[in-house]
Amino acid sequence: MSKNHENPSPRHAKGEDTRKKLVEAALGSFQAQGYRGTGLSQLLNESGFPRGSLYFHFPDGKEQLGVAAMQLARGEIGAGIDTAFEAAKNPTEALRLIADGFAAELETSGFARGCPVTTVALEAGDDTPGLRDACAQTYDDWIERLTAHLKAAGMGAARARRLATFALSAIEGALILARSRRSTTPLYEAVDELSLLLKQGRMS
Amino acid sequence: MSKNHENPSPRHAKGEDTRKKLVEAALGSFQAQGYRGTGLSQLLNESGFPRGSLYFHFPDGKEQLGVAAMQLARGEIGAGIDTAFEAAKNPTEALRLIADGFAAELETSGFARGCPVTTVALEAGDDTPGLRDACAQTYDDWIERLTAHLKAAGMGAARARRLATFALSAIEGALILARSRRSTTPLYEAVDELSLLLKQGRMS
DNA sequence: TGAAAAATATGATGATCGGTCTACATATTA
DNA sequence: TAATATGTAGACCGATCATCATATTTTTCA
Repeated sequence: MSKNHENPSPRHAKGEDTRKKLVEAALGSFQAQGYRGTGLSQLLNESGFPRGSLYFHFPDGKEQLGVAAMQLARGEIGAGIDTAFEAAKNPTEALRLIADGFAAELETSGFARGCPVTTVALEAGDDTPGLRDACAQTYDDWIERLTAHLKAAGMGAARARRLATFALSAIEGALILARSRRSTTPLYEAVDELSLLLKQGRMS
Repeated sequence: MSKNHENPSPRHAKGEDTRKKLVEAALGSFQAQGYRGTGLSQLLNESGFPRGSLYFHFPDGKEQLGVAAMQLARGEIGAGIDTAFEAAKNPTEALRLIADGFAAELETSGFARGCPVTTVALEAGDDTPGLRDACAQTYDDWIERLTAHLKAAGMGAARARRLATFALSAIEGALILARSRRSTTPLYEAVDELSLLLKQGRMS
């Protein structure tokens, strides 16, 4: 429980900075090696911070760090979704832009980094309820954004939500196959199939 | 170099039996808690075998056990796919039967057990290459079976393979969302959307 | 049958690494 | 200066996977 510095001014200097770097390092490692596959020691070695700093910023330990990492991913990829839909002429093109982002991540990492949330979500069980919830909220947020964009493109509310959920399913699944097979093909094929569904609703 | 035990002659009663129980216990725990989330001690407690027995049957340790578990999953779910397509009148119905199987698994486990392979696949990196390969082969096997069934239903070869890959992507992704959200809805919605795609190819 | 050989079972042991915690040092700010 | 925020270092205990020497069972075949 940190004090309420009444002024959330752009100050927030040193402390927030190391916290941020810690979370970024955590997200990167979790994405590539999973939550349990990433040791705190490794994280601290990579980021150069001492052990105690972590427990100052995250008194509840690893799980709290994991939650923060998921929230970071939620914001980053959420922003990516918004950007894609703003830059694209239609939903199909937006999905392709989103796939481009994931494909780049896969390729530059030798197919080690897929969706940062999925990797963690499947490891989060009853022993880490906070982490599990953070992952669920992240998925919900992304679906929400996708739904909003599809509605903005003229799709009915119910259909938009359904397709948004399905699109996320398909892309998440394709990311897994792509990683496993070391090829971005499943990802782009998934987008192609999704675009057929969009066309079917007269909304290429 | 260990002896070549490759030959599963129908005799080998005792030995093969404990080996089998070990693999089954492993698959169950990996499915619910992941590969790294499952300790060997826990596995041995549950199955009642002593530590040494494990290392007799799996001299290469945990990873070898993981590979065997993935092969078991490949066979079990692969058979489920075949059974579904044999029992169903058309591919759409077959997909629904497959979804029923996963849904039952999810619900009876309190949404702890999704796809046993995906959970492990995302944890398998360069440090466990054998495990990673076993997962990849499993996905390939399932896609192969799906492709064969779609072709048998009259679909062109290229389209069949594409749709098979996409169907697996969508279902795997939906399983993740279903688990995260503690609802089988995403799974059945995914099947519905897939059936639209099948219809589009005049092949409900 | 019976004894040698192979297969299998057993649990104590060790080296390593995991996350957590505590005590102290320094920096920042009031 | 005093008080708080942050950085630093390392000890702790438990859990992890792997190894080994030794029992026990099963198979082989003279």
